Amino acid sequence: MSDATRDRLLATAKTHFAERGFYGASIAQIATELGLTKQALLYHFKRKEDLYAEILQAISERLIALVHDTASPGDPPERRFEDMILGLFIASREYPLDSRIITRELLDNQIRAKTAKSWYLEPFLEELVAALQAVPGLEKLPASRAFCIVYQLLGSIEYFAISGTTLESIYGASRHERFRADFPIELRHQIRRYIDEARSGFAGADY
Amino acid sequence: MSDATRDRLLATAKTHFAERGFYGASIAQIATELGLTKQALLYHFKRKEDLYAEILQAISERLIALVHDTASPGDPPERRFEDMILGLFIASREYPLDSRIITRELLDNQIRAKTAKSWYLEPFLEELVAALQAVPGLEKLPASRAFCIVYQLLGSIEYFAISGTTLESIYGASRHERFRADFPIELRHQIRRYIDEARSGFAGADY
DNA sequence: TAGCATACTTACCGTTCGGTAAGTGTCAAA
DNA sequence: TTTGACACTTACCGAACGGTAAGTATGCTA
Repeated sequence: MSDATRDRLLATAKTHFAERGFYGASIAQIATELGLTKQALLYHFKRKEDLYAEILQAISERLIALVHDTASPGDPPERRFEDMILGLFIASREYPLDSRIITRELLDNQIRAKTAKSWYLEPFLEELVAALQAVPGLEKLPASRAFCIVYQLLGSIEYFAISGTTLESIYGASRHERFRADFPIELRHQIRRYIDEARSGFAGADY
Repeated sequence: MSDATRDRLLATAKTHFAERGFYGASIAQIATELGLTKQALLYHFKRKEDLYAEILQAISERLIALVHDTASPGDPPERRFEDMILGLFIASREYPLDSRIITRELLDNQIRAKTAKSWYLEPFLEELVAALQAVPGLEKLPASRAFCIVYQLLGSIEYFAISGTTLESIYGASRHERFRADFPIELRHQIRRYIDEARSGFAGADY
């Protein structure tokens, strides 16, 4: 199988898994959309589970690469952290299907954990927590507090990303577009405020 | 059907829908867990869809009641808003299944929208946006900015709520417990930062 | 005691699911 | 010219799905 066709199969499969979930998606439907039979798909990926695992794997790698690459090494830590978070937001717009799959995986984890190999959110989260703790004034921020901040920002981004269709149906396309424009502004304010507090010592005294 | 048995059926069904999603859950399995046959369930709720709709309906009503009731009418608006958001967090711990179902519904909306009636997130969101805009100094905060703040807080809460099993498997029960303790502390800080920032920055040319 | 609603059960329907087995056509290398 | 890997297809399989139809035990009401 050439890389091109492989990418094509994975891309189509991804849309199905993202929209319907692992159990809701069927390999027969994916194959039909690709102009193939179900068995042709099973020839390339022995089991449905394997096909899905490859998609998850690619997403994990992209996430880790993202937090690794978006921030410039020369920038001050607070700028680096901000770039990482805003990079996540931009990526969530660029790869909306990935956000859906990640969230579905969080939800299905309990059931699927038996059969599927657990996946690789940890290094990604660790990187973000470390980036926050690298900010001057936050060196001694407890790991659990740093984690909460990171996860709150991440949750804001991902939850908004998966809400696209619902918000559009409630508020209409144009107002949803304004939300999407304003969202990173509020996100940036939140990050900067946090770092300012840390600098001025408020946060430190509070802990 | 008595209210008690009705509640019992809905409660068991809810766990299945929350853990496996609408398509992943099967009425036969739900019935078996209840000690009934599939047809007994279908006797009380004509279709699987109807059973699910009742669960969604109850969740919607609880959410709206929550934002209505948690904040004390006499308190200042900023306190009321803070109480609402923290009330949501507490509720997300008390009813973790509801968070799962809400998030699943956001994800499945695109597919299910054809068959299912759309549901009632809007009044709940409107109430929160109005509560934020009632804060002194934020009366003229644009609705779309207020919405972003509300949705970021909501996303933080719900995303954390559905991540329980995953976080526990990554970090272990004890560290997860610390996250759960620290989370509302950071959440409260986050709320106050949003309000402070909106107040001080709103007049600025930044917007 | 007859009638009737309630709360089920058993039996069955057609469809779809993931997955296996075996066959077919193509095409490049030996 | 044969071999054999590759990329499929057709033909199945058993299991599970949601849903319908028809029958049955129970218990209240007229």
